[in-house]
Amino acid sequence: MSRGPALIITEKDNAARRIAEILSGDTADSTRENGVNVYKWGGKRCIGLSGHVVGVDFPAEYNDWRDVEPVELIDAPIEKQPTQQNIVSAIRTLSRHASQVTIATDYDREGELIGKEAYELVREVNEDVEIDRVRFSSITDREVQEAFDNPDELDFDLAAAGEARQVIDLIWGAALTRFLSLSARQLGDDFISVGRVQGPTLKLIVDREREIDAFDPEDYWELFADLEKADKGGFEAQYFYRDEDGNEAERVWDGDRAEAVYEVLAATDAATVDSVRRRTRTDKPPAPFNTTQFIRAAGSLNYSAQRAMSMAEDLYTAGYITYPRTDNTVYPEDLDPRELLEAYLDDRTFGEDAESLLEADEIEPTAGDKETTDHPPIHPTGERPDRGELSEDEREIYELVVRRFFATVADDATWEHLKVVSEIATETTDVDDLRLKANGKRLVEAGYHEVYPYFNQQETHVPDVEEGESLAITETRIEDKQTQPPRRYGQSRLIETMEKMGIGTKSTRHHTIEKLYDRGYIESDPPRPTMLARAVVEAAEEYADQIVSEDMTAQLEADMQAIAAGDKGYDEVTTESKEMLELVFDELTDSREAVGDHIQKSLKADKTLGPCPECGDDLLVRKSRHGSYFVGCNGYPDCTYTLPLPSTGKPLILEDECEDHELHEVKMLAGRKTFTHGCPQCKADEADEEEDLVIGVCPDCGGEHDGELAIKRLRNGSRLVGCTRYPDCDYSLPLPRRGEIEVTDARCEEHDLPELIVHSGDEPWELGCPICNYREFQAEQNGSELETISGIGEKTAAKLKTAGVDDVSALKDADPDSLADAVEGVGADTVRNWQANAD
DNA sequence: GCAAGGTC
Repeated sequence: MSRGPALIITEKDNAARRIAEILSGDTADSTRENGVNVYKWGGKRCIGLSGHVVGVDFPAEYNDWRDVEPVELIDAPIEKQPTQQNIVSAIRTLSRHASQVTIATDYDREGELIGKEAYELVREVNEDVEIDRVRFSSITDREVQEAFDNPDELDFDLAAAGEARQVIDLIWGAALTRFLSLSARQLGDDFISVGRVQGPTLKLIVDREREIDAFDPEDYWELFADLEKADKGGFEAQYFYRDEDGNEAERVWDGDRAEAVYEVLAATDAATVDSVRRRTRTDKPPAPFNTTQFIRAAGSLNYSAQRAMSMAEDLYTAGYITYPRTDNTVYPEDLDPRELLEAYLDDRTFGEDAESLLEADEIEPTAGDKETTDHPPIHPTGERPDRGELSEDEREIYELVVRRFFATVADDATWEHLKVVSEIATETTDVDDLRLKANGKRLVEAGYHEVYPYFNQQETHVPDVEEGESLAITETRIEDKQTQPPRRYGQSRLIETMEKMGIGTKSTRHHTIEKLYDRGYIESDPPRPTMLARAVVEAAEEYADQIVSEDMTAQLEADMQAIAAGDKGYDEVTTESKEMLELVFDELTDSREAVGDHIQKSLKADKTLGPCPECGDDLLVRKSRHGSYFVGCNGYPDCTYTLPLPSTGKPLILEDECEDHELHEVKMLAGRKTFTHGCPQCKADEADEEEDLVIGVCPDCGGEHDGELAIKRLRNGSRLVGCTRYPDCDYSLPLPRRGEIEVTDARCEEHDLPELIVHSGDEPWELGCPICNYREFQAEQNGSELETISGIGEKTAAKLKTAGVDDVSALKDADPDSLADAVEGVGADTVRNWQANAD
């Protein structure tokens, strides 16, 4: 029996630190083992994992996609390998002589599996040590103490349920991904992926696009009148009628009928109030934030799901809000709302609101439908950031979380609704019934809106009128309208729908959407599917419907519950799943070529701009050997027609077409510096026509060869100051891409060049002498913030700047793949490394 | 170089 210290293992460092604080009464010391934080006090050590520290994969001999038939993966062995070597080593070192090991990972299924992974690591080096398991749903004194006072055992059935999921996801995902990629000859970076979660998510987007394509708009009309009662103000009322089902309807589908009603309406100058109905409605404050609702609220402040989560994670790590990945919408019992409100009493922003909320006799927080055991709903911790510590965006997100908590403990709001129906006498006309309605609403008690201003509080004014009163008609309108196609899913609607369908998890849904962007399946925001996405969904629907259906997750979920309950075994479930995949491959293998052709055609369609002016074949977006993009002809090498594209960003083909050249317009995606380039032929023509504007003597060759400096427009749309003797002299200075350049009479004495002014946006700005400007630019680059990151030097920082990444936060926000595409000689993994180093 | 799930 070992006499070493007892070891506690948590799911993440943050949890390890806080549990050590609680159990040690704040006396724990922080030390490092193998580069991993270990908290130490008395005879105890506490260490945090980083989620899964081992992962499942096929053995190395299955690595070559071309050497292994995808179908072979179904029965291939699967290995568990450490993925976080430093943490795995630290666990081994600490547990070798531990007298006791306690698994304290999150209280959910994946936490149980992560706990089992730790258990196995411990067992490898220590066969005898007692290993127990504690469970708590929030890291508070009471819960943690209670859990450690009553330790339990690891639930191996629950962990096995998680293992079944891992294996099924790996086999289906890898086998089908390889099959599609091989069939379309898309290997390397451009592989074609499918999986249990990305499949149905993509189908959701494609299905919506199909509805939009198939949508056939219908004409209808709506009729309005402005009514007025002397000294009570005017208001708008709308014509309505009873439809066949007896419901109120406003849309008139028959044009003749609309015209007939309108004629009567327009010829009338008074209406009589037929009924007045008043109703008060209670407007309950919202439930506490889970991840999905948080993303939705941040979305209405114009943050992408990814960005919102990344900021929430930072706020969590800094200690200002609770863990941002949660499904829970019920506050734990030991959250004392009064105490938490008091923490904001002396806050400049929140003090007044906290004070007024504390005035209530009783504070009863709202609760949502879902109560889980792993983490509390997202709420502020009471710990407050210093002024100026957060960026503007972070501040806005932090305020959202604080205010949401405030809202959940605030009073109901009350609205007063007023519905006025007026009638128009129609006895002498063909129209038998002509009534107008107006709905007014007024916020009587602001309630929670007082502290949570994010919901619409728009009031509609309808004056107090009485039945039988006569109202003047001051104006009438008939509006011809068309039914609209369904709207595309925005990112937060997509995440909500995924949650409803039961696919993905609180921690992965936003990543799944990012993945669809990375794989070239969707573009723009709200996301639109590419032709590739349609082809992949079509192929899957025909041969492997499971992988694009939400049913696969539903079935897996049921199986996992059966495993956890001990009703089914891990082997039974995985074997059944493998047999189903075998059946899929029976069908698929014969159709390899057809599937491949279809996908290849759609890949080409995604790159096609329009007809080549020289040979009529398709012009395509292509990538040069150096990684830059250009437009080339599909007929190459027979046809060598090309057009340049800007050097910044990754091209996206828009739906809009240039009328002169029948070419689609091009947008360049480059993070914040994204811009629309337009028709590449027009841009090239413009540059050819624009004459160089000479502004001075070339400092490189001016003395010798009479070289002159001129403002030039290149065929790819960019502008520069360059020598007129190019290519014999390649002296050049950069100019901004946007705006018109004005050459002033003022001259730089040092370089004898005119000062330039750039007109873009509202305010023109002085660029000054182009040489001085460039020198300043270089000086700035030398001290570039980016160069503080290990792995980034002066040259790389300059390259990153041209790709629109000009500071550390822009680098952190950048999508590694698109940035790698935009910057020559840089891979996505390098970008990820920089991002990791930036933290 | 495949998935999805943790976490950073």
